[in-house]
Amino acid sequence: MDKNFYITTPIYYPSAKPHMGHAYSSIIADFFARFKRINGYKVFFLTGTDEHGQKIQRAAESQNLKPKVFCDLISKNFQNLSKTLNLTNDDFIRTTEKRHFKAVNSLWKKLEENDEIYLSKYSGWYSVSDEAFYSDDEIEIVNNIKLSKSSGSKVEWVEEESYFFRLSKWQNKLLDFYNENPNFILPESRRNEVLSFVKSGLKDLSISRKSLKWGIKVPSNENHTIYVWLDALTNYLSALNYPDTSNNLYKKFWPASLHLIGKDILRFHAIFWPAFLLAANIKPPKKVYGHGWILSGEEKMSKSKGNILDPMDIIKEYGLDPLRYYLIKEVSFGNDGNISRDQLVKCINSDLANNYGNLCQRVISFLDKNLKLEVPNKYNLTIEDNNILNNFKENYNNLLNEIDNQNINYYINFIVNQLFSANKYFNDQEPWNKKDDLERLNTILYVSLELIRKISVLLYPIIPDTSLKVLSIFDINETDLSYESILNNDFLKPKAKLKKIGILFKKIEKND
RNA sequence: GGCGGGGUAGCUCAGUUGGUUAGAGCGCAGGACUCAUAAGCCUGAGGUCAGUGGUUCGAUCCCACUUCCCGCUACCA
Repeated sequence: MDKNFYITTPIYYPSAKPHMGHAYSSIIADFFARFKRINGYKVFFLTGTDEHGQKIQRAAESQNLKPKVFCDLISKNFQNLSKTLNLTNDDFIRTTEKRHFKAVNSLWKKLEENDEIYLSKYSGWYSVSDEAFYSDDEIEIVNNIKLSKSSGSKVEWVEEESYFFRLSKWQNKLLDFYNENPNFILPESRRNEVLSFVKSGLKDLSISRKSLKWGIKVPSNENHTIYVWLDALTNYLSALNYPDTSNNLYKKFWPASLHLIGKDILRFHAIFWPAFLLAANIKPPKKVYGHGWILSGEEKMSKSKGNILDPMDIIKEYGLDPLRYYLIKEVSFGNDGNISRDQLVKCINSDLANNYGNLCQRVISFLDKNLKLEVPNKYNLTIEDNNILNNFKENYNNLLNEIDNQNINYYINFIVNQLFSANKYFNDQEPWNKKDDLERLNTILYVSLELIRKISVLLYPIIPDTSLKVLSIFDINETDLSYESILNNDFLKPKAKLKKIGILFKKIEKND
């Protein structure tokens, strides 16, 4: 079995500051990276910034900065975001780096060599004020003047020399590829969209611009700049040192296991990207998952509505792990999700403080007051003891499968159920009434500690800081962590000293 | 317009390859307990599973129609 796992976030366009959507993609990707690592995989987790294009060029000019200098500044915002989110990314790629330039150059040449590129003319109805091209059915004629239907602005016929990629030729091969790889595009609804789009017919794709200056030049023609998407998508290869396909990174990690993206950039990843790669004799990635958007209330977040929840602000106010937990638990993965302060607070209080935090607190505190602060001895296990401990064993493979299908809600729901069970177990066993039966008392506490340990291992990909803090009670650190260890019911060694930790999550009082 | 997805408890969402009392969490009400962050546990209230019609012994799940919402319908990304 393939024990290598290559996961990517989109590379972010840094012209605006990081928002909740960026944070979401990154956190989900980090979840998978961390889970795979504790499950024994060699993981390569990549994120980065997409720094070419007109918007960046203009923004730089407006500040009287050279584009590269400007990019160095704004890319920092996203590098900082990665740190703030506690991402375990192995690399951070920037499209203005030399290694990326080399990769794009080579890919272009390879496509040219394979006769997948030709020079022609791009033409269409162009609106100067909208800076956009429109197709025939997007324009209307009013008083003999051609206007854009959507914006109402004047359009004129423009022709520009451009290189084209022979996308049309790949239509059937793509359809074959989708058929042979039914999980290539997920979720299924997105796959349907892509299939119907490709079936409706693909036109050749313009992949260079004469007007664009800030970007990578076409190798054989300095007058042209490579289309930003061909440029950007190649980042997934450049981080593995493509075109050097004999180096270790490339050999181990290509094709990518999972490109995690927002649904808005599905087409580029699910159609153009595999087509470019197939045309260059490179294997396409194994899976592209288009997740939903994070909304605030019923509406998309917008400045004018004043309903923007800035991830940095939220983290400052409530902490990182609560945000990670919330986004992973409360958003139905694949669909759009809502975030609000109100829901976040409820989630922190009930799940993290009352359920998980309090479980740890009541068990450790009980040990501290009634036994020694060390792992108790374990005596005969009752049916209840065995049942609750073996829940993990029974669901071990199941959880692996669900993760491989990106069913992260299943995974976290399993954890929450175990938390309820553990609290119920402690309640039902009433250790406070067992002070005259020390063997039973010890056993109850042993089992409770094992439950806390197992649950905390499972929580590691979701709330890593907190999980590690709890595991530090048992002197388990990050490098020792393994998913497999939840199978073990005798992991903790009696007499081992336990560390005391404070309150994990403070409850948040409601203001209103 | 075409294609696709959806409307399930006050809220956020699961689920049903058609079959006895439709699920979870939060919120709400009541109870027993006390180790714990007034946390945890138990019980309960609350749903004509969008509407109408059809297929069927039986539909929330299949079909048709109606209505509402959302996505895709290529080169800003």
